[in-house]
Amino acid sequence: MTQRWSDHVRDELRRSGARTGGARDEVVAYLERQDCCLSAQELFDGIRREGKKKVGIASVYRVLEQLSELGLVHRVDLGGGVARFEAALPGGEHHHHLVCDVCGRVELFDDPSLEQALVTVAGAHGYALSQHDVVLHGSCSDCAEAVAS
Amino acid sequence: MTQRWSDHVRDELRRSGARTGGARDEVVAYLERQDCCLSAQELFDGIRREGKKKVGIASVYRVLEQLSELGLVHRVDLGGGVARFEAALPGGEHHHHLVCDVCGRVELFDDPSLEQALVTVAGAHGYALSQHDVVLHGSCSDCAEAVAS
DNA sequence: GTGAATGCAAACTCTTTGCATGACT
DNA sequence: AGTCATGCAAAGAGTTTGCATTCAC
Repeated sequence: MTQRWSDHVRDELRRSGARTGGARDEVVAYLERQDCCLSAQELFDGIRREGKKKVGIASVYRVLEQLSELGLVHRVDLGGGVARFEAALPGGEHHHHLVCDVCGRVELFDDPSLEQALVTVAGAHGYALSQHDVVLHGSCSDCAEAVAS
Repeated sequence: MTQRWSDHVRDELRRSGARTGGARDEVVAYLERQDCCLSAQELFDGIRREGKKKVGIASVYRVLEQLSELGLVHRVDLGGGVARFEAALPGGEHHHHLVCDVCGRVELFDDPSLEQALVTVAGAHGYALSQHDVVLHGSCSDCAEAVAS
């Protein structure tokens, strides 16, 4: 069963008793088109540029917080003091981030043995895991070569 | 060979051409006494309370940034928009964090199979790993029971 | 004596909140 | 109609920067 994330979001919002609104629709629509996490500012700029409706940055933050509380978006922190957000798929599929500290490039990855290790660790401590963030920092192959020269 | 972290810091700073200074000594001394990461504010308050010398919060941030650049402290982000810092031991020993989102409790863990998985992933992407952050969020055993009731 | 290190306060950035207006049910 | 959602602007919180002073070398 493949349900679009935005449909899932709409359903969950309705279930939570929220009304639909222009700003929220814009945020959800924009977020759905991304492959990777965006900052609130990037989201705001993107919507200003491409969106049909003008939204305020406060609404972007409000929507993101609301979706985050409902587990519909994930807050990701790649360092640099800016929160980033990405769609949280209903099936729980997710990925983690590999950041090149030299050029700033971000790659995604996903690794079953890593997930397994995390679940085991949480269990050993008696924690019920709700979310986990894994961020690897280093230099990507291109930048590592540049440094070596 | 067991070298105290503060001695290692002193040596590295000297090697980098830095002078010694009161504020930096206070920050290093206070940081060495902690088992887990602290925010700049906590560090500042702690030094104001227990330190021998009065330091400004700007110096705390400046020292932390300098130590961070030299790889002597790690910046850790547990969410909540506050950067936290902890001593980076010379041997590379480190731990990760398990945060209870209900009561705020933070536990430390360290798991070889997790580390192994991370190294493998980084290698597969051609990255030279310099640091990695793993933060697990969930509810601890006490809070999970409370929620179940 | 020279220049780095420091403390204070002001500036900045990211995020949240107050409030009047507008939109959904 | 009633209430929630929104936009704007102002407020907050955390962090950084400017600058005169102090301190290490």
